[in-house]
Formats: sequence, structure tokens, C-alpha cells
Amino acid sequence: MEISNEDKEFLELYSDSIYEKPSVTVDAVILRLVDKDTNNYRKLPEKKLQVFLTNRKYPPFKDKYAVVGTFIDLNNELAQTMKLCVKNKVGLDNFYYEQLYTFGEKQRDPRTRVLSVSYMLLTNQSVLENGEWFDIDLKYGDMKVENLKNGYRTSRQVKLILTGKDVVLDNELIVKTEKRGIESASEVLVENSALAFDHVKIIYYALNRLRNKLEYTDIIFNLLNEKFTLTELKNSYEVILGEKLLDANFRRKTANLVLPLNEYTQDKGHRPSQLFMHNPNWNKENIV
Amino acid sequence: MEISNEDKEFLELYSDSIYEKPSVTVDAVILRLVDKDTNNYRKLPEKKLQVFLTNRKYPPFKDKYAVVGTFIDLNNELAQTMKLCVKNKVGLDNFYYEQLYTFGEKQRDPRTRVLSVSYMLLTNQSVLENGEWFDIDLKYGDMKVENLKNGYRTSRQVKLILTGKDVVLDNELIVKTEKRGIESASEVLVENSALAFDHVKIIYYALNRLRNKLEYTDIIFNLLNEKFTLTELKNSYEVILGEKLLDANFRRKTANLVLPLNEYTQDKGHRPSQLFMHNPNWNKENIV
DNA sequence: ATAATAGTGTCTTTCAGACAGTATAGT
DNA sequence: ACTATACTGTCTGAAAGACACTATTAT
Repeated sequence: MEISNEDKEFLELYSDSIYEKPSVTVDAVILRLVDKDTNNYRKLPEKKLQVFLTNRKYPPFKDKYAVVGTFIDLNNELAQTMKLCVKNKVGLDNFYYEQLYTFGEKQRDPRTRVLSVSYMLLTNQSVLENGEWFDIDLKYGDMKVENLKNGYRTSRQVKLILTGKDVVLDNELIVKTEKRGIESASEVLVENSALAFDHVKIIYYALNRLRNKLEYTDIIFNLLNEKFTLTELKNSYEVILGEKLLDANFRRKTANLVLPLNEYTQDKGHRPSQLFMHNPNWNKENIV
Repeated sequence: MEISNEDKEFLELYSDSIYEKPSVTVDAVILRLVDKDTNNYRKLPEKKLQVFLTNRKYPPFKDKYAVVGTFIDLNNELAQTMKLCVKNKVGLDNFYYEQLYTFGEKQRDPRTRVLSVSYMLLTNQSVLENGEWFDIDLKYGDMKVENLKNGYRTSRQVKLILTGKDVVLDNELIVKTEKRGIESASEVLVENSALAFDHVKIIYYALNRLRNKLEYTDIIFNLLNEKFTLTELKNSYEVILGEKLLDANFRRKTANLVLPLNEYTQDKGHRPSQLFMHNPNWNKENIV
């Protein structure tokens, strides 16, 4: 006898569940910005974006690097579980976070069906345990455009190169878009991964989210120290956006985003620079 | 003896899982735009935004209206399960969708721990089964702003009134934001719900997502017929954004988004209007 | 003095906002 | 002729882009 959908929903009441349940993890893409080393006493250090990865001690993907995560605890909220995991595993306590996406492909974990509710975390702290910071280098290949009768199809290779103390992890994604009339679809395929699971994809999603949010939020200040120079702020934008900005225009645009302090940098081998802090009242009047 | 985190991960290999698993549903907020009735033969119909809800036949929340959804099938992809559910339950087959958010609050389902991976669906089809279209009226209360030493706190009531054939469902949400230095948090609280579970909140998320995406994508065409007038397009934007737009400016801004056809409306009691279709090549050169 | 960053001024272009004014079918 | 919508033209001001120019420190 077949069980109808309705009966199934009814039965759900009495048994805990007649449906099979998936395992669920929360995964945290922890990002920071840090100064590159510089040898010239005059030159300011450039910034680089980094992601925190841990080396897996057990299968599956033993010895591969992965984003920090844990199976969820049914007695705790999702975000709470993620926070505890990050605190316990890597010693990070206060940070900005937002939910990113829920990954659930059938084959993403070889053991069993595992969903991953992923989060993007931003910090300006450096010393984290049980893992390592990897420099992020995101390189876009050429976009191939194929014209269709009523739309187009694009495809582009994206390389995500993660450089650690003594490893370089090369990853390749293919990003496809298809547009036919109003129908549109886009997918991100993992072509080549040096990381565990589909974690390349999760990191890629986080980087996209961060870049998009830079444009219309003040999210960047979660990656900076409390006090910073405008050049530092500009470099931070540039590194994440992957493009150079014009100084005068940048200062105009960010004027309302920051508050000037009566402090200046010293001993830099060039003109001192005024320090600024985030303006917590930015956009207060514009909240929807 | 306590089991360390590492041992737990190791054990995970051998048992299916030593962790308890949550139930997981996929839920679909189906939205459409439809013409309001009009009596004046000259006047064009206004548009209204609607959401498709089903009446629950069994507990929990028996007789309450809910968004379409189902428990997931471990042998199927999440989106695939959602698509099948929507096809089987409401007879809708081709539609735009995107993942919205994963809701997982401990108490959101009285039976047991249930996560909801929610989706936003857009359609221009009308005849759906096993449920009813509800007119959406989203009313924002006044924003209360409380100034803090290094930031601010805002709070505002939002009313989501859903009007069906013979029911009106009143729902109230409180949207809170807090900003202290770089720390920021925002939460949406369900104050008063006439719907099942936390579905008010899910619908609210979908409406926000739709409104935000209107500004920088061509998502709106998923809600329109293939051919439309510019006034129709403008009305559609206005209904979703909740504000009036200026005609001349609107035509300028949307010029690249549409393609003119050699067809015109007839029998409208006023000057005929040129018909347009979506320009599938809009933004083709700007894809990142 | 020099190198390197810090910071200002301004011309141009682009685009959003506002609004007046013209055009046209159906009754 | 009248009504309601369709569509165009243009003035204004805000903001983005480009770039030249001045200022200031440690060595």
C-alpha cells in the first residue's frame, strides 16, 4: 500500500519522523585582511585577504584542508552552534557573521547525506588555533559568451589559489550562466579542488558575498582595526574588489562612512596620515 | 568518559552518525503579480502582489495557512525536491527560483527540531491547485531610533496583511537593528502570526529579497507576461517597491532592459501603448 | 634633496529628479 | 470634445570619473 502525501504529514505527528533525516553541519568561512611584508622603509604594506583553514585529521578527506565546521547540536540554535564551534576550535570569540547559503548536494559528503548551513565570518584578529591562514588569490579567466536565439550562455574559469605557510592549494571552478528569454540559471561547478568536500565553492560564495556587500554596506570595518588611515581603507577595498580606485574620488565617497580623529601616523618615511574610525551613525537615517 | 571532539569526528566514520539529526523541509514562497479589478473602461487595472498559501489539513497548525513545502528526500537534490513538491502539490512547473535562507530556530516546529531551507519562487501563472492566492499588503510602522554612545538601536513594527477570498490574515513583525561601533546585529521577531510555523517571517524575507533584487537585476520579468506595456512594467515596480516612480525617468532607466515590439494595445479607451518584451541580452557585457 | 604617501581642487560626464508639454485612441 | 493613458523634451543638481596640483615627513 502506498502512503499518500497527506497521510505522511499526519503520521509525522506520531512518530518522530517517518522521513529519513540528513546530517547537518554549520560551516564557517573565516576571513581577515592582513598586511603584506614590505622591505622598503618608505613603502606602506599592501593588504591581502586570508581565509582560515584547518587540516583534517580523520577521513573523509583526511589531511585535506577544510573550513571550520561541526555537526549541529539539536539543543542549540544554528548560529549558536557555529559560534561555539569557532570559539572552541579556533579560539575566536567576537566576530561579524552572516548566513551564506545552504549546500546540500547529494554527493558532497562520501559518508552520508550531509547538508551544510554555511556562514561568512569577518575578523581583524590574527592569532587563531588549530589551523592556518591562507592567502587568497582569486583569478578570473576569460568569459566565453555563446549567443543563443533568445539569450546567451556564458562560462568562465575561476582559479582560487590559497597559499599557506608551506602549501599552495590550487582550486578551479567553472561559473556558468544561461539566459533564455526570462529563464535564467547559473551554476558554480568545482572543476578541481585541493580542499575537503565542496569547501572551495563555499569559500567562493563567501568572497562574492563580501565583495557585493562592500558596495552598499559598512561591512568592511569588521576587517579593520579600530583606527586606520584612509589609504589603508582604500587598499582594503581594492584588495577585495580586485581593482584600483582613484584617491580623490574615494575620499569623497567614504567621507560619511568615517569619523576623523585627532591622531596621525608617525615614523613612516613620508607625510603623516590622519587616523579615522568607523562612523557608527552612517546610514542611520536611511534604514528601511 | 567524555568523548573529545576529535574522537567524535572519527566515530562519525563508522556509525552513520552519532549526532542526532534534524528533520529538514524545503519551503517555497510562491509570488505573482496580478491585475486588480477595475470598473472604469478607461482606467488601466492596478497590479497587486500575491503569495500562494495552502490550508493545513493536519496538526501542527491544523487549519492554518502555510507556504508550500515538504520534508526533503535524501535521494534528491534540495532544489529538485522543492520543484517536485511544487509541481505535485500545486501544479506549477516552470518558474524562477532562488534559495532564500535556512530557518532553524529550536521552537519553530512544535513536533521536533525542523530546519527549513526556504526558496523564493516567481511566476506569472494563475491557476494553481490546493491553495489560494493572498493579496500582500506590507505596512511599515514608524521607525524608533534610540541613540547609543557609539551607535544606535532601531525598532519598527511591520504589518503583513494577507487577504484571501474570504479570510484576512493579520501578521505583525518587529524588525530590530543594533549598531555599536563595528558590531551590528539585526533580528526579525514574529509578534503576531496568523500563519503556521514561522512562515510570516519566511514571506517577509522573500519580499525583502525581491525588492532588493529589483534594483539591480531583471528579476521582475519572471512576474510579467511575455509582452507588456511600459506602464505595466512601471506599475509592477511600483507595487513591489511601494513607491511611485516618475514616468519619463522610468522610461529612461529601463530603456536597455526591454525590446520594443511592433505591436500595440487596442480598445483601451485611450491612446494605444506599444508592447515590449524583456531584452535577454541586457547586462550581457557586465557579468562578473 | 628625495621618495613616498597625504590630501585638495576642479573640469567633465553621467545620471537621477522634477515637471511641462505634446500625442492619440475610444466613447 | 473629453478622458485617460502614452510618450518626449529639457532644466537642474548630485555624484562619479579623471587628473593635475600642493603638502609633508624620515632618511
